[in-house]
Amino acid sequence: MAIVNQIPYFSEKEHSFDSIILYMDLDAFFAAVEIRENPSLVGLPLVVGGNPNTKQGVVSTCSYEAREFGIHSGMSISQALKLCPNLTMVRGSFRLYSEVSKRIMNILKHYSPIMRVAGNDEAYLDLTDVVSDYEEAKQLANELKDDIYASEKLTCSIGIAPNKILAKIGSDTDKPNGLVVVRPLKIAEFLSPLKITIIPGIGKKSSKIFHDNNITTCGDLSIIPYQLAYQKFGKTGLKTWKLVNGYNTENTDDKFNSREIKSISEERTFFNRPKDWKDIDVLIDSSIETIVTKAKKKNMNFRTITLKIRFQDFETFTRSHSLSCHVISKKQVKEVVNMLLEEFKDKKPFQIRLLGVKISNLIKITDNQKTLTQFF
DNA sequence: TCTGGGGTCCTAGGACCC
DNA sequence: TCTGGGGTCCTAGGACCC
Repeated sequence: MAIVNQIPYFSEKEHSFDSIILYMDLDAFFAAVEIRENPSLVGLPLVVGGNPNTKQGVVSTCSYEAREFGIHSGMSISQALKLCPNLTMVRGSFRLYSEVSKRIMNILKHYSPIMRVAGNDEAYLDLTDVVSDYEEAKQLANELKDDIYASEKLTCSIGIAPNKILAKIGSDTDKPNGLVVVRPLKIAEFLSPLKITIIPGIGKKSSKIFHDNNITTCGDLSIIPYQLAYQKFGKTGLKTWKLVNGYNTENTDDKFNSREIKSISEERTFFNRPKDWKDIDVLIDSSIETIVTKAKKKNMNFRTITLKIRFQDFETFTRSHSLSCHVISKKQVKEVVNMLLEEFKDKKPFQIRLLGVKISNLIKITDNQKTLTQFF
């Protein structure tokens, strides 16, 4: 039982709960924009994503009417059609979504200078220095909802809590168009009846492990000793245990700063099976072009290059290589990718389903360094 | 049943150094 | 013949999120 000795020291003095965080999530964002643009879609089970002609691909977002059939994002289109044969499908106009998103994020900016955009349809606001208590935060949230609806005719769900994770969980419990406040002293009580899968990071695999140990709700986890939580479910188990027992494991101070990007990648699934290695080469060249251009725009150099390859049977491999110094060169990426690809050269090109290229180990370069690298 | 794409984070093993 | 231990970096795979 050596593992018992490795249980991290658990102090009850975690971070204090003196922040007030608001989380906003636009309701069925892509689908809602499509419905707004085309009122004939109102009330229909609608999915955005996939290819309506070939019925291939996956659901990106779906309307609440579609969700009633059990459809959810990430599901294959063919499965969604089985659940709802009368499903309406649209491909989606991602440029439009991103424009709408930008306008909404600009509205949010007026409510707090400390803000983190977490995706197209979600953002966090730090209201700690903006409001004096939760009641005032709630009023502000209602104003924000009205503001967004007035200018974009879209609804959102909002959670207000002492940290980001609880604000997000709060908003998830009342959708669409909800507003949930989780006060510091009510955390354990609020979480107790909720399914363990409400916690971000607990997906299919983890929830099965919890279920196999008779834990289905947050309350079920909260009543076991924390040592057991660690032994059975590891580091994340302990972290989750702390959360469901009302401890604040999140340091709100430093986590609000926008994080540096860690990697840039592009991967593509072949729409038609590749005929020869030339087809593969063309796809790789185009991906390298995209990611290196992105890196240049962001003034980033990179050191690690990763190739991802998936075969028709869905077996997937990644191979990576780190250079001795940071570079920004398409030629070098190409050379490394070719080297990494050697291992798979005994396969037939048509067996390949997907190819991806990723650059990571990024560093920001200054203008001085930039002029320097131009000589090489 | 048929499974997109862009990301982050975690784990685990091995190499290597002191 | 039996062989430490801690730290760091690299690589591969996988869970998860939107």
